[in-house]
Amino acid sequence: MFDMKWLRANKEEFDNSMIRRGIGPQSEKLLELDDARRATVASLNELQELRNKSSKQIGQAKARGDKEKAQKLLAEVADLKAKVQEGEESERQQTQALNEFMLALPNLLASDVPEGEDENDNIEISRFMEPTKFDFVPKEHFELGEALGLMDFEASARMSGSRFVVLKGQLALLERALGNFMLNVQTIHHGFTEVSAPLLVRPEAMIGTGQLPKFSEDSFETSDGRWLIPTSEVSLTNLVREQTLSYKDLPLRYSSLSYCFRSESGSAGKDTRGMLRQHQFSKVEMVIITTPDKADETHKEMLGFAQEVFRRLKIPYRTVALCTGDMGNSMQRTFDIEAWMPGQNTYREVSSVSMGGDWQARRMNARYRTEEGKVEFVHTLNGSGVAVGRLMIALMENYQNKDGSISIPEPLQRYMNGLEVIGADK
RNA sequence: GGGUGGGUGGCAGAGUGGUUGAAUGCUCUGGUCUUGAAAACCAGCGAGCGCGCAAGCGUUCCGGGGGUUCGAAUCCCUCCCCACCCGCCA
Repeated sequence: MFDMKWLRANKEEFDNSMIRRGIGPQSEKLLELDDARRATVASLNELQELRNKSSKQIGQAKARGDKEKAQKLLAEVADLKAKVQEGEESERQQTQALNEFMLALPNLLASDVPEGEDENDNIEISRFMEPTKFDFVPKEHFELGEALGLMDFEASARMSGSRFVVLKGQLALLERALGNFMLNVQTIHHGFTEVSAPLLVRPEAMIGTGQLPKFSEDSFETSDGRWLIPTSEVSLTNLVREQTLSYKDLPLRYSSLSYCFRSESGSAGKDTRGMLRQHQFSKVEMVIITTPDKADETHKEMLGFAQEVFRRLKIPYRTVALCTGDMGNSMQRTFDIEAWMPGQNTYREVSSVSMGGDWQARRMNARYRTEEGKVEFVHTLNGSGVAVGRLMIALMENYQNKDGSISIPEPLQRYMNGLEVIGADK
């Protein structure tokens, strides 16, 4: 959603963002819809004013017992009613048309988002460690997992189809350990409040964070009209929907470990082997609700929170700034963290940290009262801190040994009940 | 699934057809007092939209939509949501 007043005064900036998004200028259509609506409202207001004044006089006349006067006034306003109703109906329709159009538009882009077509044009901004070197040919995670007998894609396919996995024993433990470890990093060291929130939400919540109405095919809808969250960004961000917070409450930092569900309908044939792209995966999510003036610095800070996970586990990664063509719909600026995956001999996305401005706040009607007492929309940020399944791939592949066992980095061992190597006893 | 009761301002909570945008309390903001703080006291305090340089004026909003009426927070219909009780299940 956008502030129409701001838009009127900043048409070029608005259109520039939409052009960079590749959908062309949108302000003209938006203003056209808004102008029509405003014209209706203006004339409706006049009619209502007339009606209200007459009604008041009728009331007074009746109170005085002046029946003649009352009758006269009644005759005068006889046809007003229909006109008012007509005006109300047009206003409703025009407001709805404007809303529908606006809900389908993407967020503005931050001015420093690099231009580009697709992921190949993303800009690398930093690296941590060199890609891991091996004195043997490193395997992919599913080769390792299957050889260990702890990762079973056939069993999951039998009960659920493709893009699911069954983990057993020490690998199931590894998944749990990673989630637990990361959630602790964010809550103990970075001040996030741990949250356990619903995985099933109303469509309004999905509209709030921007998954709906445009991307319904990416998520799963239940038979009673609810939606399985594709990320707990949805639950965590909607925690503040329809609320007026105080500036004293901000910033709010929420983190949760949750399952996420994605239909992956648009990615047929992509990453079909292994756990990289699943219908169900778990992820530690971070959401920060803050004031507009703090948003930019918070974005960088949050990137650091996500990177911290890889630094502690000593997994090589690089950070990229997403280009205009690769950016998600609802965000203004995004950094991805890509971990080194020796099995694929490349970096793959494991975390995504984004700044949303007030775009989601407007959709959710999430506001706060400033120190001066004014009511303004909050700003939202979110980032993965990080995706468990993908981190597990990176960990397995980077820490694999020649015999197919997998070493556990020291900080994780206590979460693994002291285990130092997975599959060592084979 | 069956039944009952509800949805009012940041919060709590009055208000059942007429100058009510809405009593009252709390919170919050400013002030008085105080060495400072607390308490007490005084004052202020909803949001959106339109017009206006501004002061301000107008209008809408008491869950959503529709209806009755000259006039609706108040009456009727409908949908959504919430709470509680019963049944069922973990």
